[in-house]
Amino acid sequence: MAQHSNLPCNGDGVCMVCQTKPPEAEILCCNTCVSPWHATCLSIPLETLAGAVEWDCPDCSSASADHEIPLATTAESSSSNLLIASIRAIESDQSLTDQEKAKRRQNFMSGGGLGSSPLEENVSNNETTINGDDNSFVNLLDGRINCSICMQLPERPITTPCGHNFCLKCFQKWVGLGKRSCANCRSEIPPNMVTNPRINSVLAVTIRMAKVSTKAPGVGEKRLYHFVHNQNRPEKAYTTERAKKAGKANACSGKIFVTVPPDYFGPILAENDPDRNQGVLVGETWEDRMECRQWGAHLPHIAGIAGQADYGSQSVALSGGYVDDEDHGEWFLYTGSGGRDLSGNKRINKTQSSDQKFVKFNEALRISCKKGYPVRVVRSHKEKRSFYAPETGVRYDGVYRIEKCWRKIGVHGFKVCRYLFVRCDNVPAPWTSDEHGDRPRSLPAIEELKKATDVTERKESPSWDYDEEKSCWMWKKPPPESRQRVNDGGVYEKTNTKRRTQAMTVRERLLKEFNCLICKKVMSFPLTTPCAHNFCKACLEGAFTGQAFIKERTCNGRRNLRAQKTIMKCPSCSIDISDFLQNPQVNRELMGVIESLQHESKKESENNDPSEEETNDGGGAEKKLKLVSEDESSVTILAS
DNA sequence: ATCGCCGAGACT
DNA sequence: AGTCTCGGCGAT
Repeated sequence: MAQHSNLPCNGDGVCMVCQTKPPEAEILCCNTCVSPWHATCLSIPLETLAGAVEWDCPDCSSASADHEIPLATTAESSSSNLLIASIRAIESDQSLTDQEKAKRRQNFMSGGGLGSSPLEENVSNNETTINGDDNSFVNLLDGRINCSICMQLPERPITTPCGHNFCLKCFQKWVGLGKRSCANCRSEIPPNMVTNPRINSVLAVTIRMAKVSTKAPGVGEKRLYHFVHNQNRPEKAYTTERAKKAGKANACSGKIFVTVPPDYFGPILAENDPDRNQGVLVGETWEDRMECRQWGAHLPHIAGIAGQADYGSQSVALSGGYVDDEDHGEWFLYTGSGGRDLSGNKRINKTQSSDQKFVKFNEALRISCKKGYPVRVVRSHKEKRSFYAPETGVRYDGVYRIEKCWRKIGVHGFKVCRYLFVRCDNVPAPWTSDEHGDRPRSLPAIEELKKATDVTERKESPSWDYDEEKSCWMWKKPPPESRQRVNDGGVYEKTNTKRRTQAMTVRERLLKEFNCLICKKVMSFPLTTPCAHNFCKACLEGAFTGQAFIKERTCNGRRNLRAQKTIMKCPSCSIDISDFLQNPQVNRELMGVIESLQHESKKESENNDPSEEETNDGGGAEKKLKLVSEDESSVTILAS
């Protein structure tokens, strides 16, 4: 921990430790990230550096497997070298436990091929080989929204109440030095932000989108990122005013953090986890089904099966709802859905009252069985009869394959659909001490199969299977293509949205991300709260007009009680932001970007054919519509 | 432990 | 638009 007092020189060449501009002779240049360091301020004895031809800075040498640090990696490093290097780095990292090493290795082994290594991803993110017109977006962001410490586009951006942006890593290093003032303007950093900085996800998604749009199309495989357009949703699930008061009853789902479409099969990889860049790890536990949903492991918040009858099932939950279930960890017997009387206001019912059939979700599971798709499995603490269920919450246990399905008479006397799930994940199960993931195993003897009817077994070779050569589970056939509609920039729009947006330009999409959570329009004078929610200055202040920061209290109109601070809850997450509201500072960098985007949009719409229609309700598009109608009216005038 | 609200979300 | 769903809460 003490080693974290190491900081490089900033963009102006000023050492961030001693705050002076060191002479040439005292500057060390990192071999890996080529960032300059002030040698005399390093906590490493200078003698050990003397004569060193190749020197790696503390960031690159001690944390070479740590993908969080934005490194300006040298362009000549080939991806395969990086891959080997990163695997070696994981293996040799003394600070990691075996379990952590396994988790890191998951990124290389999760069947998506080796190209999805986060390290490689990071490199490509930092490539600035920009050509073509579209790259002006990244340039636009690049020039403006930079981390005030490393002067790069922030990785995992956070925004201080004084309106300055940082990489999470840089910020943590900064406060780790005991600094309690903004590295940019010296304003005080609130204590809760020091201990618990929140990612400004609007910035994160925006930067990501800009980067994705920059990637040259047609070169190699086009990688699609599915951004669910849900930035207006809360970090934490809730819905109605009542739900906020009474707890999470009827909670709506909160924001979806991962970039996989709802019909995505298999493990959720680091590349689909823009906030953390680690993917959904085996053993990851969430508080409840709502939170589990937010990480994409299992989307339905009540139903146990996710899937489509004509397509397949992506995930199941073991929650103890069916007494017929039988859990043996690496394999289990699952019961289909339906056949229970859900009349009245019950959503679930313990006892069967009719036969189950292979329709709907049950059919979806049968398709996954026939095709040999990997099915994600989550276990809930509500499954009391299972030895393998977590103590609390909902846990992701990896992918399983459905080897067989059939029908039998359930314990309540009605027919139920049954499925044999067998684990086939490259990462060991949370309950094992195995170092390696699953190996193909012979099927268990199932007593009830003797009396089973409608038995279905897989005829074709499975889509997800074990590769002896690579010794890992992987897609042997291409995974089923997502049927979700994705527009040209990879933004996944919900299929049931009433109005489908026309092809939006990247600029317009970016503008839409900058919507105020109150007025839903593009922010003017944007503020970022310490809880990382973004509003127009006027909107946020307007929400608390007439409220004094200090409440005078009286008792029965006679005796004065001690004055009390007014609680002012963030309109998005209900955290008290009264301190922030005393002196909220506009995020000037963000405002600059928004204004430039709006300016560009305006220019573009003036140049474009006005007959093109837009249905987007962002501020930029609004202006455009206005311009369009003006043009049309002028045309009418000319015609008449 | 059980029961009754609440009115989400996806499939059909 | 109707139907179905291995939730979550507070009250009992």
